[in-house]
Amino acid sequence: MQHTGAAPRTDTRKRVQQVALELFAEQGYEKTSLREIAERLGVTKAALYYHFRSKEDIVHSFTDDHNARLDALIDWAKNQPPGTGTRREILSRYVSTVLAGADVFRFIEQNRAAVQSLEGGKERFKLFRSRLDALVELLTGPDAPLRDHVRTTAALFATSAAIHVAGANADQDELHAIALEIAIDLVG
Amino acid sequence: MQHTGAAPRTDTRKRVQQVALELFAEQGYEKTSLREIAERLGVTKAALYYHFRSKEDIVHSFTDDHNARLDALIDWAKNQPPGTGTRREILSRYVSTVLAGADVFRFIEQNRAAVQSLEGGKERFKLFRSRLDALVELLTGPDAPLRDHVRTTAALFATSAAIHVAGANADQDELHAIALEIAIDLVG
DNA sequence: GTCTATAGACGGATAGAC
DNA sequence: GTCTATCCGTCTATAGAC
Repeated sequence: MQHTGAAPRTDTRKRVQQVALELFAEQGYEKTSLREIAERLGVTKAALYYHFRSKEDIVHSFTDDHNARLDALIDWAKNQPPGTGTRREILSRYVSTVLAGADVFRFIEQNRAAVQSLEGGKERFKLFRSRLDALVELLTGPDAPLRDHVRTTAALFATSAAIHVAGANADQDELHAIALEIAIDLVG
Repeated sequence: MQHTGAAPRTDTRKRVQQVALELFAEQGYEKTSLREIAERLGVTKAALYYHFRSKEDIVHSFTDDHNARLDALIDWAKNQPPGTGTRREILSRYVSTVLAGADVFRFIEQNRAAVQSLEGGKERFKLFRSRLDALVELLTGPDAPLRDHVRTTAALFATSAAIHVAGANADQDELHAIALEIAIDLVG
């Protein structure tokens, strides 16, 4: 019941995303050409253009989700009553969100300038920096002193540290616990 | 006693470095062309090639110092007796070193993938990541548990947070105090 | 859905005059 | 020390056959 010839390869789109994410994080977005991605997949550049309209479009295909989750978290946080409990819940959700998209997050951190140029040019999204600053603002309240801003930013950076240290194999729950503990240590 | 005509412009090399550092950090290394740098300075591309052998050479002209300082810190740290006092001294020197080269540091963070490609290709330096990991190793000791690695990495990231939050105007001493306080909170 | 072929633009780098 | 002019490579993206 099996036909001869090459398989239909209906999952090419996802394979492109996987390879692109890997190469972009490793070598950088600009330095990675579509030719290189195509070669690694055993297809041609033109094939990529069947699945994606442009190189930027590949990036958006895996950053859209991640950005939407962060925006949802920010919106949710805005409508919560201030207090220690809320603050810890925000931190916990932030850690979970970032860890869940660790691959995408790694890519963004390795290519901050490039990603900001993409998103900034089209005004399609708030910048990565704006999102982080928005969360810091919500966690500290307005007119907080410099020390609070830095400590809260460092609290969020703790998840970056966890991703930086962890290999692909690490236990998500353990990383969550470690990152959250640090964050709470810093924002009190 | 003043002559007519254009000034000799003997400081072009430094002006190139300033503009390049600014544009690289803002738009990204790859996206910034030599044409753009030259235009902003009111000279031509060819003029840049009198002062620098290549685009990469411009980068090295301001990362060499910064990397050398970090390597010196690592070497010094290797020869210190272990203990709380040494650990805090390492952290303090790290914060000072990074804050002193904040502009360069910002550039590196905005272009991690691009910078690693440059340095990795020539094996001229240890990678940025290697340097950070080396310091973490010295601060935690060998075979430390995951939690210690993450906390120590987060301690070093605190300086990144300080730079991220601070504008160009911020008080260096205040930032130093804040970043060091966080680092000590995390490594105990 | 994938291919070949190519357009069209732009980048880094060099040669040589002034 | 800066200029004009140009070479050559690579890249993104498209047209059109299969």
